[in-house]
Amino acid sequence: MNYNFNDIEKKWQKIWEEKKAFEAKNGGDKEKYYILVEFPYPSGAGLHVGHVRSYTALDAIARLKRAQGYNVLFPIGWDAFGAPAEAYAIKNHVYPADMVSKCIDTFKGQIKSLGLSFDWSREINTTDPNYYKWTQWQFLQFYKAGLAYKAEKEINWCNNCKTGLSNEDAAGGVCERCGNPTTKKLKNQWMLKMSEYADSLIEGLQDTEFLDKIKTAQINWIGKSIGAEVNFKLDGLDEDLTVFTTRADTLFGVTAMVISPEHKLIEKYKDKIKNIDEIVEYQELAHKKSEIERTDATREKTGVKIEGLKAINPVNDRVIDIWVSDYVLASYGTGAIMMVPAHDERDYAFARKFGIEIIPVISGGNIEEEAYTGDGVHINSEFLDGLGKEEAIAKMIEFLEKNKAGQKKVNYRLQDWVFSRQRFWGEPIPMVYCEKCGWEPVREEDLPVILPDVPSYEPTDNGESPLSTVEEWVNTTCPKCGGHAVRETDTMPNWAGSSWYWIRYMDANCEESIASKEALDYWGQVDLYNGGMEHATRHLLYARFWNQFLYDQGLLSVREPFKKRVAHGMILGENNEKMSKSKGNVVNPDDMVNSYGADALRTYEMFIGDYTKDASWSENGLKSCKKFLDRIYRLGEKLNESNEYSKELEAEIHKTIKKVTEDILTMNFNTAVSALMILLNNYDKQGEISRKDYRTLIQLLNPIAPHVTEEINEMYNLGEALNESAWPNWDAEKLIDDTYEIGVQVNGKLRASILVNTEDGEEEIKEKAFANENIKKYIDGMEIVKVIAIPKRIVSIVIK
RNA sequence: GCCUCUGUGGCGGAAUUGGUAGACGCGCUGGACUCAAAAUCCAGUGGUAGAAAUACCGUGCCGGUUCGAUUCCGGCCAGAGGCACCA
Repeated sequence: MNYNFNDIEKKWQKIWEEKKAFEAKNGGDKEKYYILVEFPYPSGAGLHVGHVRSYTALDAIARLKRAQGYNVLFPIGWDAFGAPAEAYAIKNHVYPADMVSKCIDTFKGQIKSLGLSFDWSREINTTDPNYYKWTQWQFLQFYKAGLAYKAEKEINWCNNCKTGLSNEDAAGGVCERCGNPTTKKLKNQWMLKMSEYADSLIEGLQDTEFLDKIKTAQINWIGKSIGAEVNFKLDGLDEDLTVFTTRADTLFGVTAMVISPEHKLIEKYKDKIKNIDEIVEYQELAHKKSEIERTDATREKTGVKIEGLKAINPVNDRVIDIWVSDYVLASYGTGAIMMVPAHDERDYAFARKFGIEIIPVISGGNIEEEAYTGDGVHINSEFLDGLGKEEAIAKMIEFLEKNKAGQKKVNYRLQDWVFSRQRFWGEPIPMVYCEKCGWEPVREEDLPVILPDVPSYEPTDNGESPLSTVEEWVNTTCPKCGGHAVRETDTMPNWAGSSWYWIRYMDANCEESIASKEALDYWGQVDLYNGGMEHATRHLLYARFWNQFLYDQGLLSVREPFKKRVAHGMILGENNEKMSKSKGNVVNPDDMVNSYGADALRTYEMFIGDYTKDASWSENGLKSCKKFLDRIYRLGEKLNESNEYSKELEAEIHKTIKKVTEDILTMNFNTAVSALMILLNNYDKQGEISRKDYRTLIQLLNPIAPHVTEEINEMYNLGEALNESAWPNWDAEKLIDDTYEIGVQVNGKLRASILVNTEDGEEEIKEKAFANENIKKYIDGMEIVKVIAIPKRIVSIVIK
């Protein structure tokens, strides 16, 4: 018996589309459930089998939840600003939007061929002016709340992409777009005050069910550290040099100060610095280095002593030297440190190299050999002598605050979000500059600021956005005074559109606001959000920040956007390596759908292994899943007329309903498929099966293989369409078998397996165990020390 | 260096309030059907010994707790990911 799976799949996809079967309603009696997959970047490469894995997984949950009576929102859209479309435009001299729309068509066709139950009425596209109008509008809200500001700042710069980058986009000192090392560049940038939300972003994690590793990654990225700021007076000047330290207790061990090459003190007192030429030379050298070179901890320390400036230690009035070194980062703390070589490895290395005094203030270790960073009793520290680390820190901060020489201070690694990009393919930042009024926001009624076409999409060498060349677009009038003004020509980062897209899905076609209040209140929060681990400290942090801001503005009813975040593992090539064109191990989902069908592909990707772990592709594995579906299809030949469960199968069926339901909802898809295979094996052993046996099996399989199951259901007229039917229930009483096998151990080794009755107590089980021939052999003539019998688990006999 | 996590057959992987390790599938071997092949079906399949019953070994390594440890504890080793000259 053969069937044409391609025809069947197309048939059901058409039926679902015509019936608008998966469109969610904003409101109603049903409980809501919002399932989100990260919207894809519609690149020219087309859909990846990795997309199929996560989309199918969440689709299975969506279908099951609908059958359980939930109002499920499961939307999809396109994150289409950013590098790939722009790179294509530069190469081929075409407007990126044309390319994007072609790619979207391809993706859409591929996604539809998989039978995913997305609500297409809510499809969005970040490059659509109707969408980015609201991205721009939200930027204006940040601006009005004082959280968007323009500042001249040392930022990460990619020389290859010719654009500034946020810290998140330059993690590890490499450009996230092209992978080249980044350098620092002083630039006037729009910034979002994400640092103001540092604590809130840590605390908010408590209200989420993110994986621990995601929470940890975010907490590490935010990098909260509690310490103190200490003010060192500059000798003979009315000026403080302020440092941040987590070890205020070591202040008596300070033997020098170190400032970063970018520190503003250098410029301010350049006339007083006798060796200014040498310092400037060092600054220039540091500037040329890439971020990776500069932050390489194994590199030998370099630095220059500033001649002409000295600092005074507030605890003992000692006059000490000030050095410049690039091991001190401008971006962290105050860009300056107090040097305690006895108790800090980096300071120790620096002091050793330049012959700076080393004063131990904590006993322990051997300062002849290395800095002692451990805890111990304080020495050489006057009022701290005899105290341990924590007490000494508290006492020192008390002293500093009393003497106005410093205070307790919390510092974060998290910086404000650099929000300007000098690239063409992004949302224009809706700000204009007027000579008279300064920076003014575009009036909300004038949004969207449409991205114009440009003669050249290439980034420019002068660090300006390509938009700056479009004079008729750049020149405009000031919204405040009506005079001449110029538009901001930088664009937003490609994370902007994805920082609120789940909100837009709630009411995708709303024209009055980002989404109606009713829709926002109804859907509230995403219940389940799936995406890759690579977004743990970028998209996920930006999105949470953005949501918290909108909540604080009274626009949203929930502070945290995502209740639960899960991450899927990668699908590797058949050779166990990451799929890539150069390795020639890329599997095209279209080919798989054509050869084996969407249902087989979906089933295989659910069966391939632990959903959260990487798995290697195997076409044989896919074939076996096709075989599994064929066997399910052929079961129809065994159908009898009964509408009750077959007695021989009933217990097994109830067990399987329970297992499959729980496994899909807890994302153990591989064992759900396995349970269905076991059930099928049982069906196959029967001479005939009932209509109800069959119907339940295909219902359970339907979330994973929706087409063939609907087809079988219709062909044998087993009941109403599966996507409109209620999920089957299991009966807890039917789960219990009359008898079961239990293992018998003698001195911890398994010696037999015996059949006992379910209602047998300890005594009956023991009796049966002792009656077993093999057990008799072992215990014959031995002293029985102890017998443990636990029904449903084990019998354990200890002999001597 | 610090923080997370992982380690089970030839392969993907099951099984943890501690209770018969290897479910399910791939691959492989043998068989049935066929002129033959494909497809399908049946049987076997952790290692060693044995015709078999069965015995010994076996969940990265070394110890510990326990009647019993893949699971809990201590110490290693290997791999993956995150952070890292962050004061």
